[in-house]
Amino acid sequence: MLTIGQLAAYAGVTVRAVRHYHQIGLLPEPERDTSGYRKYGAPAVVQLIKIRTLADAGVPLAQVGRMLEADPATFAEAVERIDAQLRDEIDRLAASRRQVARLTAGDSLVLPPPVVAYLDRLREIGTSDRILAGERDGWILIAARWPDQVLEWMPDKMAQLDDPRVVRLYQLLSEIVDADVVDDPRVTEVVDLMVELAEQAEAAGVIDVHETGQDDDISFALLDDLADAADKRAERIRELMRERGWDGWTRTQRVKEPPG
Amino acid sequence: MLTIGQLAAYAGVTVRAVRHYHQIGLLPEPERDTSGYRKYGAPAVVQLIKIRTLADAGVPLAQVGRMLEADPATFAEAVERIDAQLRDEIDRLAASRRQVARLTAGDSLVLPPPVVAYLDRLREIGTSDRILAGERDGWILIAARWPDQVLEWMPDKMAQLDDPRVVRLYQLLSEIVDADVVDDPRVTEVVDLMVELAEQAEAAGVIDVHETGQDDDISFALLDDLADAADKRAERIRELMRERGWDGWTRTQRVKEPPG
DNA sequence: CTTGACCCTGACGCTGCGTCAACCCTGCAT
DNA sequence: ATGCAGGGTTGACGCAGCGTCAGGGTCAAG
Repeated sequence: MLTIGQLAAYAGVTVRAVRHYHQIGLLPEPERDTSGYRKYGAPAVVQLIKIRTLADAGVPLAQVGRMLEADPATFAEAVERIDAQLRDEIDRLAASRRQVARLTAGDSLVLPPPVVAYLDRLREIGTSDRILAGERDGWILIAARWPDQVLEWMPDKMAQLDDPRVVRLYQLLSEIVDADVVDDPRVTEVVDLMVELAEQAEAAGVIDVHETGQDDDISFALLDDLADAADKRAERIRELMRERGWDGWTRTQRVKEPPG
Repeated sequence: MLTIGQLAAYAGVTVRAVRHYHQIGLLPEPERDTSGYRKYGAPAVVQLIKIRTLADAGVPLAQVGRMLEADPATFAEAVERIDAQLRDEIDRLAASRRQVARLTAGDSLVLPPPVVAYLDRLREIGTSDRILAGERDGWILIAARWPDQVLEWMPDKMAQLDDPRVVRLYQLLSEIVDADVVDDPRVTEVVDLMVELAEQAEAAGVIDVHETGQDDDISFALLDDLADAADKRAERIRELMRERGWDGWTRTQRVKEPPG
């Protein structure tokens, strides 16, 4: 006769596990000796080994009981099911690993490589870390909303950085946030530049709208909100822009006529 | 400003998940509107997307917070750890699958192929299902205790079945259990056979002990117990065997002189 | 007689939410 | 004004498979 500890040792499991199997009815409660100790016979050992064999094979305990009583056909069917579940789980984890492999650097965390390249380019032209962080967050939102289109947009965005005025714009913005003074005179220059660029884009018929519909208004609002939340000078610039007839950080467009 | 539902939809998660992230402090609780509704800005969306990206990559939520604040070196280190854990988990599951693949039939459940072959052989010579079930359980115990040695023992065991007396023994035992009468006269014949075989083995110097030590006494006791538990005629046979000077079902040996 | 190694039951903890329950708010159609 | 659908709020239990206390009692040996 075995105590619970001996039984567990024989089958290579913990005492707690054996008690757990009792609780869920997988292993019948054995007789007790005078002092209340459980005492097990050989059949319990066999049963426990069977249980562990199935459990080690990845069978959920809830199904182990049924499987041990099943006829060969039902058994085979259950094995099939379990195997399919294991396959799925392995696939899921493998996908996770591929994801993890892409997390080597901070930037590539949530962003596709072309966007990371764009951010790197921004850094090269002297953009400050705070502006970069803001840009990164913005692109995170964009990549979440238009995961496919964003890849098409990147060549255009990248090309814009070849325009010295755009470079100047980012440098000005960097200086402004880094200086951190209340009424920075360079704000005016920024607004001039932005208006100039917007007007040129309008003339060329490219309003940075690409293929987004009205469903996306909320997304653009979020992007603008993001900029405003990042730095209060952003709000000031938007105000000045509105006075000049333009609205929106991300999707700059003509201010709609106020109704009435 | 977004409600919790809009936020969740934007990031592709459930409302419940968002609230969970609040609870565990992964996502800061936002402002409330006059009626107590949470209202979120763009930064929350970004944060939520970052969280999901790491979580989807298999990072435990408990580590996500730290990782999002970590410097690149610490981050890379953490990524390494996560990847190792994922590898382990995948290996575990793959091993499970290999196990599951071996579970096609009931017999091979816990037993290595040579033992299954032996059981098949037993069935062929006309052994009854109940005896077979007992044998199977016995071999389960043996395979659990001596997983390596059992493979060495099988050729001998298999060869024993070429002896007509052994075949006769199993057939007699089968008839006895199937008949299920109290004082089956065939029991005598069984005992005669067993004694004959034991004496022959003794003469040949092979006492079926192989390389087991005294630590294994408990295992043999279990095996004998298993037989006794399976059928009460087993006990009767053991008694008769003891009268003839032999003890033990599995490791038959001379009865030790009673002390005193 | 003490000590250490077991045994007992009962209960909480872990992961990442799903799923009620019971109630309040909002916006639209009637 | 009313009703209703479809949001939102907190609180709490449930899941798998045990690990891990807590607070006892028991056994074998020195």
